[in-house]
Amino acid sequence: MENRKAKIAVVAMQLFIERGYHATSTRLIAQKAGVSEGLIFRHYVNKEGLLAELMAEGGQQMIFKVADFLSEYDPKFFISSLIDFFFDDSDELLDYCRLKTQFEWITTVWEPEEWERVLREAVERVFKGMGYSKYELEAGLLLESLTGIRYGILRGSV
Amino acid sequence: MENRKAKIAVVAMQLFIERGYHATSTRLIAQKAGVSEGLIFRHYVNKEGLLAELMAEGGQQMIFKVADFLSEYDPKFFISSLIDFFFDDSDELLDYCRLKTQFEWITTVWEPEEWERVLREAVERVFKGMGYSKYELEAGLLLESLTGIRYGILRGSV
DNA sequence: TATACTTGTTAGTGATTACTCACTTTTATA
DNA sequence: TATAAAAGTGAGTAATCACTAACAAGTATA
Repeated sequence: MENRKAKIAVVAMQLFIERGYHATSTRLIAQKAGVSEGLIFRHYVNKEGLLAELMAEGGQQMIFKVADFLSEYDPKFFISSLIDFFFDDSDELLDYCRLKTQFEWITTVWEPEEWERVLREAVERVFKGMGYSKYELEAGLLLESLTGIRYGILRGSV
Repeated sequence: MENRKAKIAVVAMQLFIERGYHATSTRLIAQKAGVSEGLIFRHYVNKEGLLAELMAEGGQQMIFKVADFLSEYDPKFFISSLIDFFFDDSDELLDYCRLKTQFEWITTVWEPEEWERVLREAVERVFKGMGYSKYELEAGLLLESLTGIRYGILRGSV
């Protein structure tokens, strides 16, 4: 097997989603990936670093997807693109979203990712441009609704 | 402090929500509850048993709330009550729902609670009684939408 | 080929985990 | 009041945790 670091990443992502981050041991990741446990710490500073890289990579891809329609000023096209963005995820990004959501329900620390902040600002800007006075509220409601529907998709029930 | 079992339950629920079930040690629960660690296992068979009792108690309260409008045959009143049920939770049940949702995003095992099955059947029955041919789909969509909105409430964003 | 760097393994490390056991204290009942 | 059960403690258990160090093997470049 070539590129064992990628193999570790894929297996870790799968196990984190299936069992949860804290319930997944580095030993199990190594076993399922067919590598030694030490190799994980050769490629990643620690377990949290492995998680961070998985999240960072997913977040980066999300930024790319958001960038496609971010500077769009036509409200109709923007919102249409926004809905597509929420509904039309690739499999890899679905996994990222699942893992992200898993952590959103652990309420100790919770701060939005860059792509989320950027997206919210853009939606607020469009609503403001459409003449809404409560554009922050409107933007929030739209994003919450779409997030809820995405939850259904991620859980396979929609 | 009287009724230390209840104290353990309250503290455990709070910590499970804040930090996640697997990241919360029985030692920490005991410390925060002001009891010895051994007492947890005097009152609960094990850590999973503590979790199970928390979930069972919440589930029981949910059944009570569902029972209030379960046998209602007037569709308008039923759906109105259903929406109230989703929106008007007491604080204690909000915590139960938060913890439940936390586990729904760990995908190893996932089976609906009794109150969820009962509720779904009732909604399907009402939609069927209203003459919908795809009543199962309609019921599912309504429940998913309401669940999504509840997510927003639970996370404090709606 | 010699050298240096990356990739990989193995056997361990101390710390932490859920949980137990022997024991004491409190509470209820006869 | 005497007795038994329940409630509570604290020290200790084996197992598992994330992680490390010493070392071997592969690989690229001079």
